[in-house]
Amino acid sequence: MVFVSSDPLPPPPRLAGRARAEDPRTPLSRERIVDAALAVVDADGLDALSMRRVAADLGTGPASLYAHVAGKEELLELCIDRVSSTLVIPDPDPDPDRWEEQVKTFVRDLHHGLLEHRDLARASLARIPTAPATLVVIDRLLALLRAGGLSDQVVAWASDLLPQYAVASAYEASLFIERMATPEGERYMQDVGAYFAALPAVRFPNIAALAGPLMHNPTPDARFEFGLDVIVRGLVALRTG
Amino acid sequence: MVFVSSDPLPPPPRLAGRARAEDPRTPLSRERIVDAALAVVDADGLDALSMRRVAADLGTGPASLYAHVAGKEELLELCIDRVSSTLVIPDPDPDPDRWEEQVKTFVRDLHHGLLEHRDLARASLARIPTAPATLVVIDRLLALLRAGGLSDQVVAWASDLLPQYAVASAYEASLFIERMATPEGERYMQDVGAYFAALPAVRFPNIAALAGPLMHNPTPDARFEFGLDVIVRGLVALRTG
DNA sequence: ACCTGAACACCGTTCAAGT
DNA sequence: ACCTGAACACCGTTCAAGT
Repeated sequence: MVFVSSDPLPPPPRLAGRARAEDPRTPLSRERIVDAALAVVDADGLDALSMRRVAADLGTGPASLYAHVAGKEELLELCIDRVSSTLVIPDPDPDPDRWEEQVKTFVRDLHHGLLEHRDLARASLARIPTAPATLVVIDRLLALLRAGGLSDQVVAWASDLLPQYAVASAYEASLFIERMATPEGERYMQDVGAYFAALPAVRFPNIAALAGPLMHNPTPDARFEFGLDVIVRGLVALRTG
Repeated sequence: MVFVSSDPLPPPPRLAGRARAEDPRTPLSRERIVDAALAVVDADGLDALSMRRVAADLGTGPASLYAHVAGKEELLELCIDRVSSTLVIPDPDPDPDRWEEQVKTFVRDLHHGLLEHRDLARASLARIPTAPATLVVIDRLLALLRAGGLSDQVVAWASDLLPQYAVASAYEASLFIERMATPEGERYMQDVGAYFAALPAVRFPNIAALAGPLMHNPTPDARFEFGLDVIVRGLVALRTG
């Protein structure tokens, strides 16, 4: 590889940390816009995601995005679909004997896949999935659920309930993680613990009595795993055969 | 009742519909600010809730609110707590024989209490409850759960899981209701149904096979009731005694 | 067809100044 | 102590104008 004077210069070194404004000559595309949007979320969280910020990171103005994307709503949907497309969902060759563990693994993967992108899960709440990669995830989940001896109606509603749980938990977990990441946040969580412990037992006898278990987080995933276990056990209880 | 010329005039008649700017002489207070905020949410939804809008409805400027409320975050927390305080939670005299139905009634009341305020539930997601009325709700839930033969740890985590489900479902239900309320929204929901029905069965065999059950909503609460049943059955499965 | 500058109608929050 | 006007640093989206 040789450089001649007419070659474009290689990109200059730059401080990491903040997103670089990309070469404005490479044309915009949905792909690049979604890349930039996810980079913003990964770097600074969902609240930092704005059309103006994405445009600036791409070295252009906000109006330019609207040639490729209908608006912020569609951009969020595209981000979710991109994340769905990265989920490795092994076609699990549904095995009735290992059904419960297979369902749990599926929901866990969803949960953790979302958690890789901070609080992006918030944008996934209450969205009807219509984008292709997301539909693939649902279809695979349905395939798995159908191997569990459940009625079609239970399978259908369970394919709503389980992702709802994965998403809501990922959102809550992301806020928890975010808080624990900063010194003030860690302080705040300790204060909350102390606050609950100090609550007047006359007015809140049960909170006072259970302050320990209420605050207990043996592992970061313990609460998530508990709810997942409850839901899967409940589904098993609805088996017809 | 007689009017003399020095009496302040009674408030002039006005078009309903939009919130009136209240008498600026009656002093601001947290109470009145929360009243106004909830009125905005009830009238136009959570997205319409802004400090500026609340201030305008109270006949003042946005800066005035900050003497009574730390910021928008605190205002949202106060709104949630206000809603919690309106929930009628009959101390249910926990009865192990009717435990499952009592738990369901409790979670249903939470769900529907939130639904009375549009998509306010969104603001309740991922918030650690510390305000008094919300803590009362949790304490009562704990009391009820403790009558079910569950370990303290299961009781504690269930008191997270059940409200999480009530809140997430209320948020999703509110969006569904909101959409069905407008003609375009109703149209959109029909289009989604048609879209799923028309999905290529080769790529999405299970969605295609279950299009009927997936779209089936016999009553507005059917999905919520399904999930509630699943979770309560799962908790029953965790009974020690 | 794709991109842009400028504008419109908004945000939450701060702060010096008033009463 | 409580309130305010004005400002700061942002938003999403539109639209006429450019290439």
